[in-house]
Amino acid sequence: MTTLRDISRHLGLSVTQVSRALNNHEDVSEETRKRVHEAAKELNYQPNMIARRLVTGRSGIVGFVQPRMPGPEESVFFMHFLAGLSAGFSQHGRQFVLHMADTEDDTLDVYARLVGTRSIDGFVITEPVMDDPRIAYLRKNDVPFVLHGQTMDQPDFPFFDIDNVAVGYDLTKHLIDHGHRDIAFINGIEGSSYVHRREVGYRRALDEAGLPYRKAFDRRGPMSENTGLLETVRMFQSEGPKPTAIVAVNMRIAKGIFTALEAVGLSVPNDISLVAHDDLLPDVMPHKLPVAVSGTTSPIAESWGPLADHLSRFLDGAPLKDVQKIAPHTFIKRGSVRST
Amino acid sequence: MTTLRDISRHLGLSVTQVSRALNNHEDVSEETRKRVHEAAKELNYQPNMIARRLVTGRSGIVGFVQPRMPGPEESVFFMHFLAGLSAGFSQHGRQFVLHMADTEDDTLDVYARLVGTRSIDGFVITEPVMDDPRIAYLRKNDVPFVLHGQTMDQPDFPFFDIDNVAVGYDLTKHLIDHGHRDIAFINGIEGSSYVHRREVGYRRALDEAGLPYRKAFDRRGPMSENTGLLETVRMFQSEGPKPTAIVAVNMRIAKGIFTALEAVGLSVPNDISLVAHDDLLPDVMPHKLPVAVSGTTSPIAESWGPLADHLSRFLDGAPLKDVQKIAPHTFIKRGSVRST
DNA sequence: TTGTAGGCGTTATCAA
DNA sequence: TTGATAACGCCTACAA
Repeated sequence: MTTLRDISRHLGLSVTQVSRALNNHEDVSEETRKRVHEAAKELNYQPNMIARRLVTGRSGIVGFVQPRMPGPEESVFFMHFLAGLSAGFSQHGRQFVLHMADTEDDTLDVYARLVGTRSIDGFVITEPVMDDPRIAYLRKNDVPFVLHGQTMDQPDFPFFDIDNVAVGYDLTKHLIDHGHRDIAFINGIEGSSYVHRREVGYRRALDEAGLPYRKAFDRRGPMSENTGLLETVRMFQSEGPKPTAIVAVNMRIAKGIFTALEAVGLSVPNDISLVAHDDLLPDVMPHKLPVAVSGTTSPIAESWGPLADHLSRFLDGAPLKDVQKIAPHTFIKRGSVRST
Repeated sequence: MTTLRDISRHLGLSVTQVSRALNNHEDVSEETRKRVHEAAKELNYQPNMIARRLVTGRSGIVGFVQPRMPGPEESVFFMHFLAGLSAGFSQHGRQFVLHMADTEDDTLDVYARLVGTRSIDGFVITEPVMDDPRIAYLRKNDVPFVLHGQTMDQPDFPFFDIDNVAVGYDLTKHLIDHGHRDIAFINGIEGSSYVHRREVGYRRALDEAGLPYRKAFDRRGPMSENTGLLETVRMFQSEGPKPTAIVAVNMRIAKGIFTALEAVGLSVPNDISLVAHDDLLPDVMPHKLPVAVSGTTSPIAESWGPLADHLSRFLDGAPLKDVQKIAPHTFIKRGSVRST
């Protein structure tokens, strides 16, 4: 309950000077600064954030709006996501708020309310879709946000991402370099930005090698084991040409592919080569699959810190270029690819 | 960006009157009230929460401090918990904040900071232990909170709970009524308030029936399948008397008990009777176990709404008795108990 | 029924 | 280096 006023009276200084001293302004004598800090400690002073915010016009709160309840298989990941952002922002002295919207439809209303009441200074946006309406809304209203992902070539907002075009390209190119010409691609559901970008990389690699793009080899589904299983079975049970290699955009899908291949009597890497991208999620690890899977790697858990950092610093006035970053990924060879 | 001032100028009224009209005070003419509301809508007015908070001394934010990262098996439950509270509080126009503490040790510091900076109006506390330090701190500092559970007989704060003494009693009594005299009790880890209360109920039922309390039948462990498995095996592999019936304090433990009994060649209910409390969590359902398990039932998911409601209304000045509630539980007979 | 005045605690501006 | 003053937007006496 101690206020600046209490300290000022205690020391016979003006409130102004106390404020300046505590905020370590330049124009305060060293002695005063010291006395004030000591008094503050002694009186157990803690600034009233609400008052500070009224002056600065900022709430000190950043948030994430979750449009729906995460599914059971997502929830461990989501917890880590929350914990990572929470920790990241608290390092910057900000509070991170999770807001769960009730239905998918009114998500934008939630943003509008939080923005309108000046409750929240900025947002974290993840899993953008093409022409994401959240991004359009926030940009139009000049509300700061940081994006996990990329949706345009010259973003005018903070973001953090990996180079998903390169991921798609590298995975495909690795197979091409090992002589494969019939390469299937099992991707996430259309609409997501990163799904699109990985697809772009896949097609670019095919193009550069002069290989045809075949619709039948370009498969989609949710990022689950089931998708890998289902799409693989479909490919091998349908008429027409069969792939000699498969690109999976994540390890869950890769795991499903193994199950399917076993069912149709094919093995990795003898009959089919396989590469996949690894987010380094603990649920499916590439070396615990029947055959250790080669592929690109980038720990998604290392995104939370930079995301919090980028948004925080942007709110503090950092220039755009300092808060936009594409993190590198690596390619790890294991045993799932065979030359033809 | 519209403020009360804008509306007041727009209508030629005083800021005061506009404020009163918008807050539906009694002493405003119906016509003024209407005009003001219309103008507010037209100008898209939304109150600046920060300013309001400075006046009222309240932040409008309530929070939950999570002392550690929830384990993988807890995370689905935790998501529902967050979603439930989030939805519950937003119905009351409050923001619900999740705060993850980095280490268990500094949890109280997190509270102190949030309280000291007046960032948070009140807290949700769950899983209290005996003489919970969080409760002691918040009570000492007159910080409102709602407790999921009970720690004392005459709480002077809002809470919501089920009658865990009765749960322990009902489960045990059911077995006694079916002629069992050697009843084991597999409980959670000592320290938790509800673990203690269920134990009290167990012993009370034994007492009333004139049955001895046997240390060897009173087993503890985390609320997991593993506990049920481990403690059951231990009981049946040790010297001394064996129980004819077991009380499990939740369905996970019950599931583990089934596994153990199968391993030692006993079956439910022929060799052993079994009852358990069911929180109605989706992970282990009583009718999906090898034998449908009889026992007490109370959907824990129906706690989140009342918890949010109790804290909100308490913050709004509701009398204590309106925000303290013990929810009823039911007893459902299935097929896991046999008379002796 | 309405308006005036004061204050919540902090920071920024300007003058001393 | 310091202090007085105003302002942020709202709400609640008190007065008219």
